[in-house]
Amino acid sequence: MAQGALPGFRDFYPEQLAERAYITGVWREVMRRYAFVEYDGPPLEPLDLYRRKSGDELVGQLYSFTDKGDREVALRPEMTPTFARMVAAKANSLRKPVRWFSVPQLFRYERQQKGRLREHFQLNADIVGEPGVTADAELVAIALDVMRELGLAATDVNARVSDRRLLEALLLHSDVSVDSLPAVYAVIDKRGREPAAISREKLAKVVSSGAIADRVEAVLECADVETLRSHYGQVDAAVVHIDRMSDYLRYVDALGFSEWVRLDLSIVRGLAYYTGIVFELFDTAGEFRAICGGGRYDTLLEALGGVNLPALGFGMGDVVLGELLRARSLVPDARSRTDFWVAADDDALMTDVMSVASRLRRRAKSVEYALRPQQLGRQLKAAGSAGASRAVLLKRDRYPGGEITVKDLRTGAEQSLPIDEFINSLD
RNA sequence: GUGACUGUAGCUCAAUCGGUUAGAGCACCGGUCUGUGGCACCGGGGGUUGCGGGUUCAAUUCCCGUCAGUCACCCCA
Repeated sequence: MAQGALPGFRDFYPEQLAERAYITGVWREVMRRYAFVEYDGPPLEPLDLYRRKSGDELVGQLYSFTDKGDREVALRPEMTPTFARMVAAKANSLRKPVRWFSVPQLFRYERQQKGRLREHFQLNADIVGEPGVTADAELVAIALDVMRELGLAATDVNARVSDRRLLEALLLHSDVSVDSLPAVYAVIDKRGREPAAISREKLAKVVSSGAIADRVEAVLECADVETLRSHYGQVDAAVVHIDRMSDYLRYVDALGFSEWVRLDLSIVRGLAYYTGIVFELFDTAGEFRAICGGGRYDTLLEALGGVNLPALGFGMGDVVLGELLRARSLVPDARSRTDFWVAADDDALMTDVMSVASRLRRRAKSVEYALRPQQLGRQLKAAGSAGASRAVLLKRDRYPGGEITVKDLRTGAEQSLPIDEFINSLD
């Protein structure tokens, strides 16, 4: 067997590329509706760009190597550091808020599994310069609008939203110690991916008290703002965060996505740079990995680029999304859109076939014809399997008089008319 | 990086207990068809059974290694 693509990398045959182009096309269309502009950066970056943000622990998962100039480099694993650098470099001259998006191909070095390869395409959308929660609502609306545009409904996909600050306030109110917070987050993050009893056990161990674990479970079970208010409305440290969540959900409602959004305080995004409202998109059947994740990272631009600007964004990959769309039969048929197949019933008409094809192409039509002389029957067969919608037939006893026959390959209907009239009838 | 399972034609699969020249459908190409496609019939190309080694008179079949795929763990940008 011939050498295939490297492990975790994909060959995109026309059928697969059509699916990818469909998804990225929807991404770009939705971003246009939200008045975002597209940017891009280098696929290869200095390794240090990622070391600074995440420390050495993540370096093991980077697709990194030493180049011929002895530079330590990495294929970009995410877009945010590049984005932060680009924004920081021109921060003063950019109109705020910055609304930019990108569709980079990203890389990681680890063993592939379902929904995770070594390479994928990801929609990145970021807003910079707006601290208000309206921006958070705008951001999640974008992600959900992509879902809707792809043919998915609120019954297929949900956004689960949380706020680290709110969760922290409620955990501290539940007598979780500050020191144990990171461990508690780790257990919470795992919840749902393992049996409830095991999570409960781990939780009790981490907070070193069954009573506290019960209180933490109670916090996590709050699924709407009303419940939060009735249970924790008197907690001073939490009120401001509950109010903010309440505003956020009102704005999401105004943007038309309230039924897609669920409050879920157990959403703890992996990397620690999120500072505010965070969200993840999941299929409601729980069949796939997270489709999309994002949130507010107000301090990251300062850490990476040295400018103090609030920011938020999300990433949405093509791999899980493609799996979901295929499972729901929502990938449009990728048949070629050949408009015309030109055929003749005489080999001597070869140059006439070519010149008719040329005239059609000048009218912006997609045109194919048999590159070698063939029987008319075979030409029509080829036209059918190419997916052409119509055939233009040149007949040896009619074409010299300027007449052609247009055949609809779906209905079989034919119409004969002068070639010039036909060409002029096209847009 | 760790573990489990799986590798036969482009795809989906078959091949008795280890036994002759590894088969079929689909797809592709051609013929019937000096002239209007999809149908039908006939034919053709295509295989180092992932790769390497071992056991055996004999390996697609049994054993070991390796590579790849799938799934899970780790981790999640």
